[in-house]
Amino acid sequence: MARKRKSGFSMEAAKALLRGANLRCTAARIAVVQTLGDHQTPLSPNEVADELSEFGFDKSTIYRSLTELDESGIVARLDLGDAVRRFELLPSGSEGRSEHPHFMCIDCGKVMCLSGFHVELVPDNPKQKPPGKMEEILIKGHCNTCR
Amino acid sequence: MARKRKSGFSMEAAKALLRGANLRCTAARIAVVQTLGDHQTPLSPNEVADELSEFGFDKSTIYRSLTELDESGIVARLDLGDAVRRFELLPSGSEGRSEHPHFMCIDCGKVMCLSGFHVELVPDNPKQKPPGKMEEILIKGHCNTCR
DNA sequence: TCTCGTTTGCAAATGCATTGCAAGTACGAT
DNA sequence: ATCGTACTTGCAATGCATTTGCAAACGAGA
Repeated sequence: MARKRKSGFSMEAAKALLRGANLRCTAARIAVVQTLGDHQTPLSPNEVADELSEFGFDKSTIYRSLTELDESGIVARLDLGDAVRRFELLPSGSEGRSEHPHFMCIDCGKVMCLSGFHVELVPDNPKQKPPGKMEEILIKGHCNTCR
Repeated sequence: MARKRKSGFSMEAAKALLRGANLRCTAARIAVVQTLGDHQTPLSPNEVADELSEFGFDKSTIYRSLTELDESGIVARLDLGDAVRRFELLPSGSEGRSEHPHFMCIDCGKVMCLSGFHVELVPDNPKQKPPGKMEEILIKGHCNTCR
């Protein structure tokens, strides 16, 4: 690796995550983990690639890294419906799924993590059974600045 | 039009919807409206095209029709995150947005309309402000048959 | 029926994501 | 510290959903 990434997320922490998942510590994977760790919103593969553009990683490498990290439960993959995938680093201990709901603004496209909120699915008629086990919740709407 | 579509959704009703939106009543658009009207789950452009394959409409025509119907508020477009768009016919009066939440099974991919349910976003701490005005809600999880 | 603006089919193009393969690299064994 | 091998990467080609340009076909008011 020619240059070093400036990151609030330490390289050692990134390596530890990778080793814990039995993934080799390569420059690309470490950089991807650090990039995700430096953001509090989910990032798309393109956004990750842009942040790391100075290193010249191939885009397919970024895609592969993100996919592997997702499969290892280190990051969660969010499909927010705009044909772009986003990934966020998970806190250790979470079972591979993002535990908070997400909000996406229809107007500006910004994605927010709704940490500190939970969602209740309320039947209008008490007899109605829920459709299954909820795992991931996405809310779309107009954010407070776009409203 | 060479053949006629067998549909529970009458051609007259479809035409009325189109006229009300100032869209010309073409064979393709009528067929698309009827197809959506015959299903209680949202359909992807491919599913619509498959149902109408015997008529030979071009896929781009289906896409264009669906887009126009969406823009006119006759149907709602759902972005459920699997890179496939889905469309559902809206009940008259709804303001161009689907009014019920949707549930998508992570395992089998099936999409269900949660008519008769509403969603409450509950802050864990009463001081927290909601992120914006909710317009569309998608829940992913394991459906009752896949669980 | 005629006319004109709208719509369609076709083919090519776009954009995100995936894949095959040869060259390069990490890391446990030596 | 070095080696060997399995894992990774870059590159180019491919896949899939969707979009677009354009000429031909069509709907609907005059």
